[in-house]
Amino acid sequence: MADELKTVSGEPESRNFIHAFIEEDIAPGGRFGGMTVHTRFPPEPNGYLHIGHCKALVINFSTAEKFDGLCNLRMDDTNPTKEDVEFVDAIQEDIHWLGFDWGDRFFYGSDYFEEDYRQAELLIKKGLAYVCELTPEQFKEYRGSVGVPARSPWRDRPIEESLDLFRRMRAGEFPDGAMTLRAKIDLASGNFNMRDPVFYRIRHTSHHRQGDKWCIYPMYDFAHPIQDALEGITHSLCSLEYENHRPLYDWVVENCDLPSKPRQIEFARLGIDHTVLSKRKLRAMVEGGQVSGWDDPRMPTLCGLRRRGYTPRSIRNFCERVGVAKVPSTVEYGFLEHCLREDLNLTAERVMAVLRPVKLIITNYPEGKSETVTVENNPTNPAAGTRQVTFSRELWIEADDFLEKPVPKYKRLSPGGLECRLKGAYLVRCTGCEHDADGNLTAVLCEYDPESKGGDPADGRKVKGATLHWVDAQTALDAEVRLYDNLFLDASPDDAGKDFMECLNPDSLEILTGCKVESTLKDATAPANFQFMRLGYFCLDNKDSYPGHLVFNRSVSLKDSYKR
RNA sequence: UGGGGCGUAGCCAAGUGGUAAGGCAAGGGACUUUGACUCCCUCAUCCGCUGGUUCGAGUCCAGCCGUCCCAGCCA
Repeated sequence: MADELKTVSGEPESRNFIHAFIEEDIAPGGRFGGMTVHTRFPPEPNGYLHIGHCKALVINFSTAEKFDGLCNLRMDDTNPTKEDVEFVDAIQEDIHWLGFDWGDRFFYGSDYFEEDYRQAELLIKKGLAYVCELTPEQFKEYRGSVGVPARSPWRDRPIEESLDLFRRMRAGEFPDGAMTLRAKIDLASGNFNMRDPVFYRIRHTSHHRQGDKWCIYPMYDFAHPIQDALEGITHSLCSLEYENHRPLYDWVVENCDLPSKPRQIEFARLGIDHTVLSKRKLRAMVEGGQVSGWDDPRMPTLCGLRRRGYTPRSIRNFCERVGVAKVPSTVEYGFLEHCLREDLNLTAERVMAVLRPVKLIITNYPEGKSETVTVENNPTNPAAGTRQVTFSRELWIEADDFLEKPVPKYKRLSPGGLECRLKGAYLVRCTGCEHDADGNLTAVLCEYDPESKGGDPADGRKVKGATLHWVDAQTALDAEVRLYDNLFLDASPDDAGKDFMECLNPDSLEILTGCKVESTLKDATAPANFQFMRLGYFCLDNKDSYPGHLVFNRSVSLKDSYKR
């Protein structure tokens, strides 16, 4: 996998600050001297993975790989009220799609509940945890503030009493919210996470995996370090918002009876401009019907991007190239697009398509005649082979490729203008055009050079005009093309307090009918239905198979540098 | 006003005391059977600010400024 993960651009692989820490740790005499590096990716199964999660995914998997270590996949399912099996399956599918594999190291945080419970009793016995009977409201009130320490009247209750109550909590004797198990740490800490954090809460809720076996559930701060330690994780790589939790993570590692002492290292999470990367908000759009589902092609979810035409490789490259640092960053959306183009340019097979068709009539081409021409599937990769495309007197070309009154430097068709090449076919010169009664353009007229089949003139003259793509009017497939764009126009990655629904981009889905596509398009059935990204690439909209990508010649590309 | 981070170009990002890598974007040019791709060139006298240490500071020290995270029985 290492080679696959190399960037297409061949950028030198950069060493980041996490690598530096790890090298230090595994060096002889280091914290994990001589040990195998072991990381983990711990999604909570309460939604689909999006491009933001990818960074953590790539960091954990590729870091392990870099050090010839291992990376586990673990469902962090300690909160039964939010999680569902639907997400467990989807997450695994998406990770596999990206090309990562966890081997046989797939775990559930909930599988450690029994061990979590044992550790909790141990803490109680050590006098390091107690059962607190503050109600949620009181808890908040007693929380303290910046200069005021928190307090709990139950803090000094006898160990035996806490132990008894905790056992009865497990036995289901108390209702939700009646009491919690709290660690006894420091009620006056400036770090609120250390003000006697809750380790267990009562939830009489069925767990997606454990069923009704439990009615008390461990909190993340308690469960996570234990999970890491039990799995032999050496480096628990997570995002910056957990930095404030590290002292607590270390406290648990230090005070529980664990086989190892994993180290947590934090990095900045990924932000992309004009993109909402919040599971909560994406879920709200799915549930609110603003999108067709988690895999709506306008969504920044992995399955959405997949339908949008993104390749696994492009996404992985993106994540690796944005780098790993502690600076909260917002990457430009254009960078993601660049990574996609880079990959597709090398791998996607081209096909010609016309989104806004206008008829081109070759007046000196015999009526009724038809022939085939050969076109390469991918100019950057001869191995992709060629295809046969039919050619006849009437073709469809892009409306943009003709201007009755050309502007300076216009290189395409215009009456009396430059000689142009129909890709793979013939050279043509525009001789005029036809209009209907209302003055609307109905057809562009041209004459071809019969001695230029394949696109090269017999006399070797230089072709000054552009090379145009086209489809044969007789054999063209009608297509409905869906232009998908980013769902958010003005959304920032951190738009808390802003109504993100206001940011929905009304132009993010445009449906073009009457488009024309080559009949040689693989797997196409007429009328074909396409997804099209504003990058010049499109793919068949087939939810079942997500087929390969096709790039057609001269696109409605963001990079189109032609200016009027 | 408590605690914890972070400040290098429009956006990412290397740099760990010796005179500012690389990528994206942008501009210019060459090439081209996609105005794509590719290829060249340009793009920080300067590293949040101010002092200090030093022969020498983006790198060390002090102060200041800015910004992000934290008071869920969420993760």
